[in-house]
Amino acid sequence: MTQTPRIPGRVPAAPPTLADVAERAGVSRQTVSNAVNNPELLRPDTLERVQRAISELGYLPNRAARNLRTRASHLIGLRINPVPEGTANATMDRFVHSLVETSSEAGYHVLLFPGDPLDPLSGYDDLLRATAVDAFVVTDTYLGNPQATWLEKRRAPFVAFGRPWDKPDAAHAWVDVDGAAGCDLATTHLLDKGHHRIAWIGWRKDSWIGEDRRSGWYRAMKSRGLSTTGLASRVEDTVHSGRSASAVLLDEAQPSAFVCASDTLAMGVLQTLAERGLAPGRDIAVVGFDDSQVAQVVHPGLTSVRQPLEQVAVEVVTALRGLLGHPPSPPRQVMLTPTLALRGSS
Amino acid sequence: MTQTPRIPGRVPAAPPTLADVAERAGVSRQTVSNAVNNPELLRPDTLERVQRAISELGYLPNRAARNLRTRASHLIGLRINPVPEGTANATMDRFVHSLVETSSEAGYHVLLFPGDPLDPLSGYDDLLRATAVDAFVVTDTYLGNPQATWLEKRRAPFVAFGRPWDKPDAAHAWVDVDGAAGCDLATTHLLDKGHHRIAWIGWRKDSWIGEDRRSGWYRAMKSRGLSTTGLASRVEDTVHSGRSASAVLLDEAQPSAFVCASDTLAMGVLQTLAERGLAPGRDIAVVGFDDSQVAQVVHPGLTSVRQPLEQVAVEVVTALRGLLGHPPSPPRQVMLTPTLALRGSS
DNA sequence: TTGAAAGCGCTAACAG
DNA sequence: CTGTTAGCGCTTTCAA
Repeated sequence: MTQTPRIPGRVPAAPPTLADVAERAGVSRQTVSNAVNNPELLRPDTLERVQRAISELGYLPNRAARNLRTRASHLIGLRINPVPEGTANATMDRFVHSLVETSSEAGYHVLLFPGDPLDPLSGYDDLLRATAVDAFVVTDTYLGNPQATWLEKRRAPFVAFGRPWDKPDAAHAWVDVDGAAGCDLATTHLLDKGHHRIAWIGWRKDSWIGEDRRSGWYRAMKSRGLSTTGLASRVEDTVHSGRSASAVLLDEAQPSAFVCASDTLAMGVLQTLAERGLAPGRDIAVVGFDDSQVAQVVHPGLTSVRQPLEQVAVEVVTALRGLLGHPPSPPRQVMLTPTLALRGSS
Repeated sequence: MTQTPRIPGRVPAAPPTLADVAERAGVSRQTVSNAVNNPELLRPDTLERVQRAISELGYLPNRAARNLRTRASHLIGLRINPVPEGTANATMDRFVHSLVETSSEAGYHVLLFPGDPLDPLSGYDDLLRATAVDAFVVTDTYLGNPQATWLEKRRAPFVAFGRPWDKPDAAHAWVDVDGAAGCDLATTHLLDKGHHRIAWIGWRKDSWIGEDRRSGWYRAMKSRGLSTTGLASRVEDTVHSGRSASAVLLDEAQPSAFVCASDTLAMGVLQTLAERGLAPGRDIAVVGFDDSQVAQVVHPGLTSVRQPLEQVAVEVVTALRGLLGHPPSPPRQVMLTPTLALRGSS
């Protein structure tokens, strides 16, 4: 096959190859490859000549060819699941932004793939067998994580965002945010404001994350010797549930403040307050979890526990580099602490 | 190099190749390739034999090798930009979900890459020159779209989500949502409810999208012979701007309803109402734009214009398949109509 | 320090 | 209908 001639002033149909650069620089293809991957091997003047040819031609190594040869795609697979309508939660989307940003600095791109919500494993296998990605970032660990077990068995490199709830001593790499610490922070904040009867609205008992967050509220209350009896409620993660749970709690336990496992639930609390003519922050304090857009724009602002997702992304990428390095470093397990975004509701 | 033996019951370190399948099925490599890509060329019994070998081995063609050979990556590049804090807007994130879902049905994966917010072109060039993606989906067309012009010049296949505002007769493929129709819908809804003085809070005049949406409000008002004098305001897209703009309008023009260019602005209106003890939906009606999570969970629910992003994704992928087809079909230009999500605020 | 040869896994073109 | 041959663009030995 003859090479398409490069007509000056016209964008070539096919991008330049190593051979094009080599010809222009008057060296062999391997020398160009070295100039790109091991520049220190070249004599300064040769390097200079090759680099000029590279930039004149606008050469960039063909990804497919490089991938084939190096058996690496520099792609990180991330499965994204549908976001339920009617909730405030957008943690994953925020995380995706951070991950794309951070991994790009490490030379990786993020490949998104959809998964069947009913099958936590779906999607991974094909990508793995086709060697389409170098590693995965696993996020949906809310119900144990079969993915981790499965990927480990397949010897596929991966980092989980979310600790292995079902087996705390699992050896794989993970990064998580300490939800208990976050709720402790939120509760302590309210205690310091003078509240004594602080109610908890969380998720159902089968949610590890929910129980973890709840434990933060519980321990903060206990550390001040306060009773929690009758002050806790476990419901579905919907605005409606938050609304009715808070109504019941208000009637039966007279709390002066609420800590919620999510902003979605907290929005339900705000609804109850609105219905009863109570002012959030003045009459009753409310704290949510996730620092969603909703928390940021609702009146008068919803105080909320904020996960340091940018930091999570950094740790995830660091762990990934470790796993993918030569030699691979041992799996990192990192726990980060959230902060509290203070707003009008407290 | 010797092939790693496949020990039964143990996951092989390297995925099986075409050669492995061929050996097992007792055919040549090419026949296996045909079985995968042109099954109709094989005799039924051979096909059966090959397919059994494929599934026994769990074979899937190596992506890099296939990409190299076919000069296609089956990857679609999508640049994602940072989401400003403190706004309600998450249209792009919702779109990403739909795009991933839809393009996967068409055999494509979505590759995310970050861009320098100050340079609308950054990120595209490298991916293109490295032939890392087959096509782009361009989204941030809010200020004209230099990307489109640039990509066209490079002969890079792409579909824009967002019409070419700066040159309406541009020939490239695009899909957009009719913002004017959306605001017309919203305004007409309010008119039908008996409102006559309907105010507009939109973006500054240099936003094409903003002016388009505004025109929908304007034409709906005019179609009923109503005056719009003093009823419109153009501000920044922040909650605070929406709050102050609505306060001024309320004082000076006594509207009974607001149509806003975004949910962010609408949240500002809700704040003003809350401050003045006015009930949204009962005293003053409010309609936002984008049907954000905020609109869904805020009390008493914010009526909002909803972009059919799932449909946008379908059209985008259809356009993409057209561009990438053999032969390529002419660029599609599709305009979709939004709907109105009715809630308590109206 | 530079160049020649080999081959990653696949598919397009052709021969049998 | 099946097999043989060649080569996509790159990097990795190894020799000069």
